Amino acid sequence: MTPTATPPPSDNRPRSPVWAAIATALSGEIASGHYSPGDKLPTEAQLATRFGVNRHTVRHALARLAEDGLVHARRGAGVFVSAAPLDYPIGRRTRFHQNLSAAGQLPGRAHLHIETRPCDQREAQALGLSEGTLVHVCEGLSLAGAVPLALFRSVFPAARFSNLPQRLAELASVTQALAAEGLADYTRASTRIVAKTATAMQANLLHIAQGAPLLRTDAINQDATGVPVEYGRTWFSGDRVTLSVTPDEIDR
Amino acid sequence: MTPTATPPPSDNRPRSPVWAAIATALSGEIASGHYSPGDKLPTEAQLATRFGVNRHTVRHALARLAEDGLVHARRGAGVFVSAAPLDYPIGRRTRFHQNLSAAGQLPGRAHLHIETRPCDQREAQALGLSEGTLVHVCEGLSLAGAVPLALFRSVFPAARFSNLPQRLAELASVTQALAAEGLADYTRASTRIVAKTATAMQANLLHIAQGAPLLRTDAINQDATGVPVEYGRTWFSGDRVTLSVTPDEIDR
DNA sequence: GATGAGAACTTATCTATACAACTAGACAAA
DNA sequence: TTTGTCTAGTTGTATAGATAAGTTCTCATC
Repeated sequence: MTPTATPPPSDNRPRSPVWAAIATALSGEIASGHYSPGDKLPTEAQLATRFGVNRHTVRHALARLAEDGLVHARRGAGVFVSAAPLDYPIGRRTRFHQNLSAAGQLPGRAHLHIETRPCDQREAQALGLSEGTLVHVCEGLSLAGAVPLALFRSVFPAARFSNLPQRLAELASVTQALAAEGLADYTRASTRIVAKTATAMQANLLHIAQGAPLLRTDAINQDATGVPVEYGRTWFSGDRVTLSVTPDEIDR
Repeated sequence: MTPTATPPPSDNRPRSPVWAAIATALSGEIASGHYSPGDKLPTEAQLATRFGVNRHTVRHALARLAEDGLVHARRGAGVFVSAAPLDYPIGRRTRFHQNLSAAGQLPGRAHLHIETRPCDQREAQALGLSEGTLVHVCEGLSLAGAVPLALFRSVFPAARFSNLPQRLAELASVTQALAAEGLADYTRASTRIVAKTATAMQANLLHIAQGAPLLRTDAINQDATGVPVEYGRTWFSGDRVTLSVTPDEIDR
Protein backbone atom coordinates (compact mmCIF):
# COMPACT_ATOMS: atom_id res chain seq x y z
CA MET A 1 0.00 0.00 0.00
CA THR A 2 1.31 3.37 -0.89
CA PRO A 3 1.06 6.05 1.72
CA THR A 4 -0.83 8.73 -0.09
CA ALA A 5 -0.90 11.66 2.23
CA THR A 6 1.08 13.50 4.87
CA PRO A 7 4.48 11.89 4.62
CA PRO A 8 6.32 13.19 7.63
CA PRO A 9 9.41 14.80 6.18
CA SER A 10 11.37 12.63 8.56
CA ASP A 11 12.95 15.68 10.08
CA ASN A 12 10.74 16.00 13.07
CA ARG A 13 7.78 14.04 14.19
CA PRO A 14 4.51 15.77 14.95
CA ARG A 15 4.52 15.37 18.65
CA SER A 16 0.77 15.40 18.96
CA PRO A 17 -1.34 12.81 17.20
CA VAL A 18 -3.50 13.76 14.27
CA TRP A 19 -6.72 13.14 16.14
CA ALA A 20 -5.69 15.66 18.77
CA ALA A 21 -5.05 18.28 16.14
CA ILE A 22 -8.47 17.63 14.63
CA ALA A 23 -10.10 17.89 18.04
CA THR A 24 -8.37 21.20 18.62
CA ALA A 25 -9.43 22.49 15.23
CA LEU A 26 -13.04 21.53 15.74
CA SER A 27 -13.27 22.88 19.26
CA GLY A 28 -11.75 26.10 18.03
CA GLU A 29 -14.41 26.40 15.35
CA ILE A 30 -17.08 25.73 17.92
CA ALA A 31 -15.59 28.32 20.23
CA SER A 32 -15.31 30.92 17.51
CA GLY A 33 -18.99 30.65 16.80
CA HIS A 34 -18.63 28.91 13.47
CA TYR A 35 -20.87 26.27 14.98
CA SER A 36 -23.45 27.17 17.60
CA PRO A 37 -24.94 24.99 20.31
CA GLY A 38 -27.52 22.72 18.75
CA ASP A 39 -25.91 22.86 15.34
CA LYS A 40 -25.12 19.68 13.55
CA LEU A 41 -21.51 19.16 12.63
CA PRO A 42 -20.59 17.84 9.21
CA THR A 43 -20.85 14.08 9.02
CA GLU A 44 -17.91 11.98 10.05
CA ALA A 45 -17.34 11.10 6.41
CA GLN A 46 -17.28 14.75 5.41
CA LEU A 47 -14.89 15.63 8.21
CA ALA A 48 -12.66 12.74 7.23
CA THR A 49 -12.53 14.05 3.69
CA ARG A 50 -11.91 17.58 4.85
CA PHE A 51 -9.01 16.68 7.11
CA GLY A 52 -7.71 14.05 4.72
CA VAL A 53 -7.83 11.25 7.26
CA ASN A 54 -9.71 8.08 7.89
CA ARG A 55 -13.14 8.25 9.43
CA HIS A 56 -11.89 6.51 12.56
CA THR A 57 -9.37 9.22 13.17
CA VAL A 58 -12.19 11.76 13.07
CA ARG A 59 -14.16 9.55 15.44
CA HIS A 60 -11.26 9.56 17.87
CA ALA A 61 -11.26 13.36 17.84
CA LEU A 62 -15.03 13.52 18.25
CA ALA A 63 -14.84 11.09 21.14
CA ARG A 64 -12.49 13.46 22.91
CA LEU A 65 -14.80 16.40 22.30
CA ALA A 66 -17.72 14.39 23.59
CA GLU A 67 -15.73 13.48 26.68
CA ASP A 68 -15.24 17.19 27.33
CA GLY A 69 -18.93 17.76 26.86
CA LEU A 70 -18.54 19.89 23.75
CA VAL A 71 -20.53 17.65 21.41
CA HIS A 72 -22.77 14.63 21.55
CA ALA A 73 -23.68 12.12 18.87
CA ARG A 74 -27.01 10.62 17.99
CA ARG A 75 -26.83 7.45 15.99
CA GLY A 76 -28.42 7.87 12.64
CA ALA A 77 -28.80 11.59 13.07
CA GLY A 78 -25.41 13.19 13.45
CA VAL A 79 -23.04 14.90 15.85
CA PHE A 80 -24.37 18.02 17.53
CA VAL A 81 -22.73 20.86 19.39
CA SER A 82 -23.55 20.76 23.09
CA ALA A 83 -21.86 23.78 24.52
CA ALA A 84 -19.55 26.45 23.29
CA PRO A 85 -16.49 27.07 25.40
CA LEU A 86 -16.33 30.80 25.56
CA ASP A 87 -13.14 32.29 24.30
CA TYR A 88 -11.17 29.21 23.58
CA PRO A 89 -7.44 28.98 23.06
CA ILE A 90 -6.05 32.47 22.87
CA GLY A 91 -9.08 34.41 21.90
CA ARG A 92 -8.62 37.90 23.22
CA ARG A 93 -11.78 39.40 21.80
CA THR A 94 -14.50 37.79 23.78
CA ARG A 95 -14.71 38.90 27.37
CA PHE A 96 -16.29 36.26 29.44
CA HIS A 97 -17.24 38.40 32.39
CA GLN A 98 -18.70 41.12 30.27
CA ASN A 99 -20.78 38.52 28.56
CA LEU A 100 -22.08 37.38 31.87
CA SER A 101 -22.97 40.85 33.03
CA ALA A 102 -24.53 41.73 29.73
CA ALA A 103 -26.57 38.57 29.85
CA GLY A 104 -27.87 39.54 33.24
CA GLN A 105 -26.58 36.44 34.91
CA LEU A 106 -26.71 36.30 38.63
CA PRO A 107 -23.31 36.68 40.18
CA GLY A 108 -22.00 33.44 41.49
CA ARG A 109 -23.48 31.22 38.88
CA ALA A 110 -23.40 31.20 35.11
CA HIS A 111 -25.04 28.62 32.92
CA LEU A 112 -23.10 27.66 29.88
CA HIS A 113 -25.55 25.18 28.53
CA ILE A 114 -28.73 23.36 29.38
CA GLU A 115 -29.91 20.42 27.34
CA THR A 116 -31.95 17.24 27.48
CA ARG A 117 -30.44 14.12 26.00
CA PRO A 118 -30.10 10.37 26.58
CA CYS A 119 -27.79 9.53 29.42
CA ASP A 120 -24.61 7.55 29.08
CA GLN A 121 -23.65 4.53 31.10
CA ARG A 122 -21.97 6.36 33.96
CA GLU A 123 -24.81 8.78 34.42
CA ALA A 124 -27.28 5.92 34.29
CA GLN A 125 -25.49 4.09 37.04
CA ALA A 126 -25.20 7.13 39.25
CA LEU A 127 -28.87 7.98 38.96
CA GLY A 128 -30.15 4.42 38.98
CA LEU A 129 -31.55 4.68 35.46
CA SER A 130 -31.12 2.49 32.44
CA GLU A 131 -28.75 3.67 29.77
CA GLY A 132 -30.36 5.98 27.25
CA THR A 133 -33.00 7.36 29.58
CA LEU A 134 -33.54 11.07 29.03
CA VAL A 135 -31.77 13.38 31.44
CA HIS A 136 -31.48 17.11 31.81
CA VAL A 137 -27.89 18.29 31.77
CA CYS A 138 -26.88 21.68 33.09
CA GLU A 139 -23.34 22.93 32.71
CA GLY A 140 -22.03 26.15 34.14
CA LEU A 141 -19.55 28.13 36.12
CA SER A 142 -19.48 29.11 39.73
CA LEU A 143 -18.07 32.54 40.33
CA ALA A 144 -16.84 34.57 43.22
CA GLY A 145 -17.18 38.09 42.01
CA ALA A 146 -15.31 38.10 38.75
CA VAL A 147 -13.21 35.07 39.53
CA PRO A 148 -14.36 31.68 38.24
CA LEU A 149 -14.14 29.14 41.02
CA ALA A 150 -15.47 25.97 39.55
CA LEU A 151 -17.01 24.24 36.58
CA PHE A 152 -19.98 22.04 37.17
CA ARG A 153 -22.14 19.61 35.30
CA SER A 154 -25.39 18.48 36.88
CA VAL A 155 -27.48 15.63 35.53
CA PHE A 156 -31.12 15.12 36.50
CA PRO A 157 -33.62 12.45 35.46
CA ALA A 158 -35.83 14.15 32.90
CA ALA A 159 -38.95 12.10 33.55
CA ARG A 160 -39.23 13.31 37.10
CA PHE A 161 -38.48 16.98 36.51
CA SER A 162 -40.13 17.84 33.25
CA ASN A 163 -39.75 21.61 33.41
CA LEU A 164 -36.40 21.67 35.12
CA PRO A 165 -34.41 23.23 32.24
CA GLN A 166 -36.71 26.22 32.27
CA ARG A 167 -36.56 26.46 36.05
CA LEU A 168 -32.79 26.28 36.04
CA ALA A 169 -32.62 29.07 33.53
CA GLU A 170 -34.97 31.25 35.56
CA LEU A 171 -33.89 30.55 39.09
CA ALA A 172 -30.62 31.12 40.80
CA SER A 173 -29.93 27.75 42.31
CA VAL A 174 -30.43 24.08 41.83
CA THR A 175 -32.25 23.93 45.12
CA GLN A 176 -34.81 26.48 44.03
CA ALA A 177 -35.26 24.83 40.66
CA LEU A 178 -35.83 21.43 42.21
CA ALA A 179 -38.22 22.94 44.73
CA ALA A 180 -40.21 24.49 41.91
CA GLU A 181 -40.44 21.02 40.43
CA GLY A 182 -41.91 19.66 43.60
CA LEU A 183 -38.85 18.35 45.37
CA ALA A 184 -38.92 19.95 48.77
CA ASP A 185 -35.68 18.59 50.10
CA TYR A 186 -32.75 16.49 49.10
CA THR A 187 -29.59 15.28 50.74
CA ARG A 188 -26.07 14.49 49.71
CA ALA A 189 -25.73 10.76 49.38
CA SER A 190 -22.04 10.60 48.58
CA THR A 191 -19.13 12.74 47.59
CA ARG A 192 -15.93 11.53 46.06
CA ILE A 193 -12.95 13.77 45.57
CA VAL A 194 -10.09 13.26 43.18
CA ALA A 195 -7.31 15.45 41.90
CA LYS A 196 -6.99 16.06 38.20
CA THR A 197 -5.14 18.47 35.99
CA ALA A 198 -6.97 20.98 33.86
CA THR A 199 -7.56 20.33 30.19
CA ALA A 200 -7.16 23.23 27.82
CA MET A 201 -10.87 23.90 27.82
CA GLN A 202 -11.22 23.73 31.56
CA ALA A 203 -8.17 25.90 32.04
CA ASN A 204 -9.58 28.53 29.76
CA LEU A 205 -12.96 28.61 31.44
CA LEU A 206 -11.45 28.79 34.89
CA HIS A 207 -8.76 31.26 33.84
CA ILE A 208 -5.95 29.08 35.03
CA ALA A 209 -3.08 27.41 33.25
CA GLN A 210 -3.47 24.19 31.39
CA GLY A 211 -2.21 21.42 33.63
CA ALA A 212 -3.04 23.36 36.76
CA PRO A 213 -4.42 21.21 39.56
CA LEU A 214 -8.15 20.72 39.92
CA LEU A 215 -10.28 19.20 42.63
CA ARG A 216 -12.99 17.14 41.03
CA THR A 217 -15.92 16.11 43.14
CA ASP A 218 -18.52 13.57 42.13
CA ALA A 219 -21.65 13.92 44.14
CA ILE A 220 -24.99 12.20 44.19
CA ASN A 221 -27.98 13.88 45.77
CA GLN A 222 -31.04 11.91 46.71
CA ASP A 223 -34.55 12.65 47.91
CA ALA A 224 -35.97 11.71 51.28
CA THR A 225 -36.67 8.17 50.13
CA GLY A 226 -33.16 7.60 48.87
CA VAL A 227 -33.90 7.95 45.17
CA PRO A 228 -31.12 9.78 43.31
CA VAL A 229 -32.24 13.12 41.94
CA GLU A 230 -28.98 14.69 40.83
CA TYR A 231 -25.58 13.54 39.73
CA GLY A 232 -23.16 16.39 39.85
CA ARG A 233 -19.55 16.62 38.85
CA THR A 234 -17.66 19.74 39.80
CA TRP A 235 -14.16 20.85 38.94
CA PHE A 236 -12.76 23.30 41.45
CA SER A 237 -9.80 25.44 40.69
CA GLY A 238 -7.24 23.78 42.89
CA ASP A 239 -5.50 26.90 44.06
CA ARG A 240 -8.61 28.97 44.64
CA VAL A 241 -10.71 26.49 46.54
CA THR A 242 -10.22 24.56 49.71
CA LEU A 243 -12.71 21.92 50.63
CA SER A 244 -13.16 21.83 54.32
CA VAL A 245 -14.52 18.92 56.26
CA THR A 246 -15.30 19.02 59.93
CA PRO A 247 -16.78 16.25 62.06
CA ASP A 248 -19.74 18.25 63.25
CA GLU A 249 -20.91 18.59 59.73
CA ILE A 250 -20.18 14.98 58.97
CA ASP A 251 -22.27 13.75 61.83
CA ARG A 252 -25.13 16.02 61.07
CA MET B 1 -31.38 -4.03 -0.14
CA THR B 2 -33.69 -6.83 0.75
CA PRO B 3 -35.64 -6.42 3.94
CA THR B 4 -33.84 -8.97 5.96
CA ALA B 5 -35.61 -8.90 9.29
CA THR B 6 -38.01 -7.30 11.73
CA PRO B 7 -40.05 -4.53 10.15
CA PRO B 8 -42.04 -4.51 13.39
CA PRO B 9 -40.15 -4.04 16.61
CA SER B 10 -40.62 -7.68 17.35
CA ASP B 11 -37.87 -9.72 18.81
CA ASN B 12 -35.90 -7.80 21.37
CA ARG B 13 -32.23 -8.46 21.05
CA PRO B 14 -29.95 -7.96 24.07
CA ARG B 15 -27.80 -5.65 22.06
CA SER B 16 -24.85 -4.91 24.29
CA PRO B 17 -21.63 -4.33 22.47
CA VAL B 18 -18.92 -6.91 22.77
CA TRP B 19 -16.46 -4.35 24.06
CA ALA B 20 -18.79 -3.51 26.94
CA ALA B 21 -19.02 -7.16 27.90
CA ILE B 22 -15.24 -7.44 27.87
CA ALA B 23 -14.91 -4.31 29.98
CA THR B 24 -17.39 -5.72 32.46
CA ALA B 25 -15.57 -9.03 32.59
CA LEU B 26 -12.20 -7.41 33.17
CA SER B 27 -13.44 -4.97 35.77
CA GLY B 28 -15.09 -7.86 37.54
CA GLU B 29 -11.84 -9.77 37.65
CA ILE B 30 -10.08 -6.70 39.00
CA ALA B 31 -12.75 -6.19 41.62
CA SER B 32 -12.71 -9.83 42.64
CA GLY B 33 -9.01 -9.70 43.28
CA HIS B 34 -7.99 -11.87 40.37
CA TYR B 35 -5.78 -8.97 39.42
CA SER B 36 -4.30 -6.83 42.14
CA PRO B 37 -3.31 -3.18 41.99
CA GLY B 38 -0.02 -2.85 40.22
CA ASP B 39 -0.46 -6.11 38.37
CA LYS B 40 0.06 -6.18 34.66
CA LEU B 41 -2.89 -7.36 32.66
CA PRO B 42 -2.35 -9.81 29.82
CA THR B 43 -1.26 -8.07 26.65
CA GLU B 44 -3.88 -6.75 24.30
CA ALA B 45 -3.04 -9.56 21.90
CA GLN B 46 -3.52 -12.17 24.59
CA LEU B 47 -6.82 -10.67 25.69
CA ALA B 48 -7.95 -10.58 22.09
CA THR B 49 -7.21 -14.26 21.77
CA ARG B 50 -8.87 -15.09 25.05
CA PHE B 51 -12.11 -13.30 24.22
CA GLY B 52 -11.98 -14.33 20.60
CA VAL B 53 -12.14 -10.80 19.26
CA ASN B 54 -9.96 -8.38 17.43
CA ARG B 55 -7.32 -6.47 19.30
CA HIS B 56 -9.12 -3.19 18.63
CA THR B 57 -12.20 -4.45 20.38
CA VAL B 58 -10.10 -5.21 23.42
CA ARG B 59 -8.62 -1.74 23.17
CA HIS B 60 -12.09 -0.24 23.20
CA ALA B 61 -12.84 -2.09 26.41
CA LEU B 62 -9.52 -1.09 27.96
CA ALA B 63 -10.14 2.52 26.98
CA ARG B 64 -13.34 2.48 28.97
CA LEU B 65 -11.60 0.96 31.97
CA ALA B 66 -8.88 3.58 31.72
CA GLU B 67 -11.49 6.31 31.52
CA ASP B 68 -12.96 5.01 34.73
CA GLY B 69 -9.53 4.96 36.30
CA LEU B 70 -9.35 1.21 36.80
CA VAL B 71 -6.31 0.65 34.63
CA HIS B 72 -3.60 2.67 32.95
CA ALA B 73 -1.46 1.78 29.97
CA ARG B 74 2.22 2.40 29.47
CA ARG B 75 3.33 2.23 25.89
CA GLY B 76 5.82 -0.52 25.43
CA ALA B 77 5.28 -1.93 28.89
CA GLY B 78 1.69 -3.05 29.27
CA VAL B 79 -1.62 -2.28 30.88
CA PHE B 80 -1.60 -2.15 34.65
CA VAL B 81 -4.25 -2.18 37.30
CA SER B 82 -4.39 1.29 38.80
CA ALA B 83 -4.60 0.70 42.47
CA ALA B 84 -8.28 1.10 41.87
CA PRO B 85 -8.75 4.60 43.14
CA LEU B 86 -8.65 3.69 46.74
CA ASP B 87 -11.61 5.17 48.45
CA TYR B 88 -10.48 7.03 51.51
CA PRO B 89 -13.31 8.03 53.76
CA ILE B 90 -12.78 11.09 55.88
CA GLY B 91 -14.59 11.29 59.15
CA ARG B 92 -14.15 11.66 62.83
CA ARG B 93 -12.07 8.52 63.07
CA THR B 94 -10.00 8.62 59.97
CA ARG B 95 -7.28 6.02 60.29
CA PHE B 96 -4.93 5.33 57.47
CA HIS B 97 -4.34 1.69 58.29
CA GLN B 98 -7.99 0.95 58.84
CA ASN B 99 -8.92 2.51 55.57
CA LEU B 100 -6.41 0.46 53.69
CA SER B 101 -7.11 -2.75 55.48
CA ALA B 102 -10.78 -2.32 54.79
CA ALA B 103 -9.94 -1.87 51.16
CA GLY B 104 -8.04 -5.13 51.14
CA GLN B 105 -4.68 -3.45 50.88
CA LEU B 106 -1.60 -4.17 52.88
CA PRO B 107 -0.80 -0.90 54.57
CA GLY B 108 2.83 0.05 54.70
CA ARG B 109 4.88 2.91 55.97
CA ALA B 110 8.34 4.13 55.17
CA HIS B 111 9.94 6.84 57.23
CA LEU B 112 12.06 9.30 55.41
CA HIS B 113 12.94 11.55 58.26
CA ILE B 114 12.19 12.00 61.93
CA GLU B 115 13.39 15.00 63.85
CA THR B 116 12.62 17.27 66.76
CA ARG B 117 12.78 21.00 66.18
CA PRO B 118 11.04 24.27 67.03
CA CYS B 119 7.76 24.66 65.27
CA ASP B 120 6.95 27.38 62.79
CA GLN B 121 3.98 29.68 62.92
CA ARG B 122 1.59 27.49 60.98
CA GLU B 123 2.36 24.44 63.05
CA ALA B 124 2.04 26.46 66.24
CA GLN B 125 -1.38 27.68 65.25
CA ALA B 126 -2.60 24.27 64.23
CA LEU B 127 -1.46 22.64 67.44
CA GLY B 128 -2.34 25.51 69.74
CA LEU B 129 1.26 26.06 70.74
CA SER B 130 3.38 29.16 70.78
CA GLU B 131 5.84 29.58 67.96
CA GLY B 132 9.16 27.95 68.62
CA THR B 133 7.85 25.22 70.90
CA LEU B 134 9.58 21.91 70.26
CA VAL B 135 7.71 19.46 68.06
CA HIS B 136 8.43 16.03 66.67
CA VAL B 137 8.22 15.94 62.92
CA CYS B 138 7.85 12.69 61.07
CA GLU B 139 7.97 12.55 57.30
CA GLY B 140 7.38 9.45 55.31
CA LEU B 141 5.63 7.49 52.65
CA SER B 142 2.38 5.58 52.92
CA LEU B 143 2.21 2.42 50.90
CA ALA B 144 -0.45 0.06 49.70
CA GLY B 145 1.49 -3.08 49.10
CA ALA B 146 4.42 -1.86 47.05
CA VAL B 147 2.62 1.12 45.59
CA PRO B 148 3.28 4.49 47.16
CA LEU B 149 -0.01 6.16 47.95
CA ALA B 150 0.88 9.29 49.75
CA LEU B 151 3.53 11.46 51.31
CA PHE B 152 2.92 12.68 54.81
CA ARG B 153 4.36 15.00 57.36
CA SER B 154 3.06 14.69 60.89
CA VAL B 155 3.83 17.19 63.60
CA PHE B 156 3.35 16.38 67.30
CA PRO B 157 3.94 18.47 70.40
CA ALA B 158 7.23 17.20 71.80
CA ALA B 159 6.54 18.01 75.40
CA ARG B 160 3.57 15.69 75.60
CA PHE B 161 5.05 12.73 73.71
CA SER B 162 8.65 12.59 74.77
CA ASN B 163 9.55 9.22 73.31
CA LEU B 164 7.41 9.49 70.23
CA PRO B 165 10.23 9.51 67.65
CA GLN B 166 11.44 6.18 68.93
CA ARG B 167 7.90 4.77 68.99
CA LEU B 168 7.24 5.92 65.49
CA ALA B 169 10.38 4.24 64.27
CA GLU B 170 9.49 1.00 65.99
CA LEU B 171 5.76 0.75 65.46
CA ALA B 172 3.78 0.47 62.32
CA SER B 173 1.25 3.22 62.74
CA VAL B 174 0.70 6.61 64.25
CA THR B 175 -2.18 5.25 66.26
CA GLN B 176 0.02 2.63 67.90
CA ALA B 177 2.82 5.09 68.55
CA LEU B 178 0.48 7.55 70.22
CA ALA B 179 -1.08 4.74 72.24
CA ALA B 180 2.36 3.75 73.47
CA GLU B 181 2.81 7.33 74.58
CA GLY B 182 -0.32 7.16 76.63
CA LEU B 183 -2.87 8.57 74.24
CA ALA B 184 -5.62 5.99 74.06
CA ASP B 185 -7.78 7.67 71.48
CA TYR B 186 -7.94 10.67 69.24
CA THR B 187 -10.38 12.09 66.73
CA ARG B 188 -10.21 14.12 63.57
CA ALA B 189 -10.96 17.74 64.33
CA SER B 190 -10.78 19.16 60.85
CA THR B 191 -9.69 18.33 57.35
CA ARG B 192 -8.96 20.74 54.56
CA ILE B 193 -8.43 19.56 51.03
CA VAL B 194 -6.69 21.31 48.17
CA ALA B 195 -5.31 20.21 44.83
CA LYS B 196 -1.68 20.66 43.95
CA THR B 197 0.68 19.39 41.32
CA ALA B 198 3.64 17.24 42.16
CA THR B 199 7.05 18.74 42.49
CA ALA B 200 9.98 16.82 41.11
CA MET B 201 10.82 15.43 44.52
CA GLN B 202 7.26 14.44 45.30
CA ALA B 203 6.84 12.87 41.89
CA ASN B 204 9.94 10.81 42.37
CA LEU B 205 8.89 9.55 45.78
CA LEU B 206 5.36 8.70 44.66
CA HIS B 207 6.42 7.19 41.36
CA ILE B 208 4.28 9.52 39.34
CA ALA B 209 5.04 12.14 36.74
CA GLN B 210 6.14 15.60 37.70
CA GLY B 211 3.12 17.87 37.44
CA ALA B 212 0.72 15.03 38.13
CA PRO B 213 -2.22 16.03 40.31
CA LEU B 214 -2.04 15.60 44.07
CA LEU B 215 -4.65 15.82 46.77
CA ARG B 216 -3.23 17.59 49.77
CA THR B 217 -5.06 17.28 53.03
CA ASP B 218 -4.34 19.27 56.15
CA ALA B 219 -5.72 17.51 59.15
CA ILE B 220 -5.77 18.20 62.85
CA ASN B 221 -6.33 15.39 65.30
CA GLN B 222 -7.29 16.06 68.87
CA ASP B 223 -7.63 14.08 72.06
CA ALA B 224 -10.85 13.49 73.96
CA THR B 225 -10.64 16.90 75.61
CA GLY B 226 -10.21 18.75 72.36
CA VAL B 227 -6.49 19.42 72.68
CA PRO B 228 -4.65 19.07 69.36
CA VAL B 229 -2.21 16.17 69.32
CA GLU B 230 -1.22 15.95 65.67
CA TYR B 231 -1.04 18.25 62.72
CA GLY B 232 -0.71 16.21 59.58
CA ARG B 233 -0.24 17.22 56.01
CA THR B 234 -0.63 14.47 53.44
CA TRP B 235 -0.11 14.48 49.71
CA PHE B 236 -2.12 11.76 48.06
CA SER B 237 -1.39 10.63 44.56
CA GLY B 238 -4.40 11.97 42.72
CA ASP B 239 -4.55 8.98 40.45
CA ARG B 240 -4.53 6.43 43.21
CA VAL B 241 -6.70 7.90 45.90
CA THR B 242 -10.27 9.05 46.12
CA LEU B 243 -11.31 10.97 49.16
CA SER B 244 -14.81 10.21 50.21
CA VAL B 245 -16.92 12.55 52.29
CA THR B 246 -20.37 11.91 53.61
CA PRO B 247 -21.61 15.36 54.53
CA ASP B 248 -23.48 17.81 52.41
CA GLU B 249 -20.96 20.51 53.16
CA ILE B 250 -19.24 20.49 49.82
CA ASP B 251 -20.90 23.53 48.44
CA ARG B 252 -21.21 24.13 44.80
C1' DG C 1 30.98 -4.95 37.12
C1' DA C 2 29.47 -1.34 34.03
C1' DT C 3 28.00 0.06 29.61
C1' DG C 4 25.93 0.10 25.31
C1' DA C 5 23.86 -2.12 21.24
C1' DG C 6 20.22 -4.65 19.80
C1' DA C 7 16.38 -7.85 19.62
C1' DA C 8 11.83 -8.90 21.19
C1' DC C 9 7.82 -7.30 22.85
C1' DT C 10 3.96 -3.98 23.78
C1' DT C 11 1.07 -0.12 23.30
C1' DA C 12 -0.34 4.01 20.18
C1' DT C 13 -1.81 5.66 15.93
C1' DC C 14 -3.71 5.40 11.42
C1' DT C 15 -5.83 3.31 7.43
C1' DA C 16 -9.33 0.42 5.13
C1' DT C 17 -13.61 -2.22 4.86
C1' DA C 18 -17.97 -4.17 6.12
C1' DC C 19 -22.16 -4.47 8.34
C1' DA C 20 -25.57 -3.28 12.05
C1' DA C 21 -28.57 0.08 14.22
C1' DC C 22 -30.92 4.11 13.98
C1' DT C 23 -32.96 8.59 11.95
C1' DA C 24 -35.36 11.53 8.99
C1' DG C 25 -37.71 12.37 5.13
C1' DA C 26 -40.27 10.95 0.95
C1' DC C 27 -44.16 8.77 -0.63
C1' DA C 28 -48.07 5.89 -1.27
C1' DA C 29 -52.32 4.09 0.73
C1' DA C 30 -56.25 4.24 3.78
C1' DT D 1 -54.98 14.01 7.47
C1' DT D 2 -53.12 10.01 9.11
C1' DT D 3 -50.64 5.91 8.81
C1' DG D 4 -47.39 2.70 7.23
C1' DT D 5 -43.43 1.58 4.43
C1' DC D 6 -39.46 2.31 2.14
C1' DT D 7 -34.97 4.41 1.36
C1' DA D 8 -30.96 7.10 1.71
C1' DG D 9 -28.01 8.80 5.02
C1' DT D 10 -25.51 8.64 9.58
C1' DT D 11 -23.41 6.84 13.63
C1' DG D 12 -21.89 2.44 16.20
C1' DT D 13 -19.41 -1.77 16.19
C1' DA D 14 -16.13 -5.10 14.69
C1' DT D 15 -12.42 -6.93 11.86
C1' DA D 16 -7.81 -6.69 9.63
C1' DG D 17 -3.32 -4.93 8.85
C1' DA D 18 0.55 -1.68 8.90
C1' DT D 19 3.75 1.40 11.11
C1' DA D 20 5.56 4.24 14.96
C1' DA D 21 7.24 4.69 19.58
C1' DG D 22 8.43 3.20 24.00
C1' DT D 23 9.98 -0.65 27.34
C1' DT D 24 12.50 -4.55 28.90
C1' DC D 25 15.63 -7.95 28.67
C1' DT D 26 19.79 -10.27 26.74
C1' DC D 27 24.31 -10.25 25.55
C1' DA D 28 28.61 -8.78 23.79
C1' DT D 29 32.10 -5.55 24.88
C1' DC D 30 35.02 -2.82 27.56
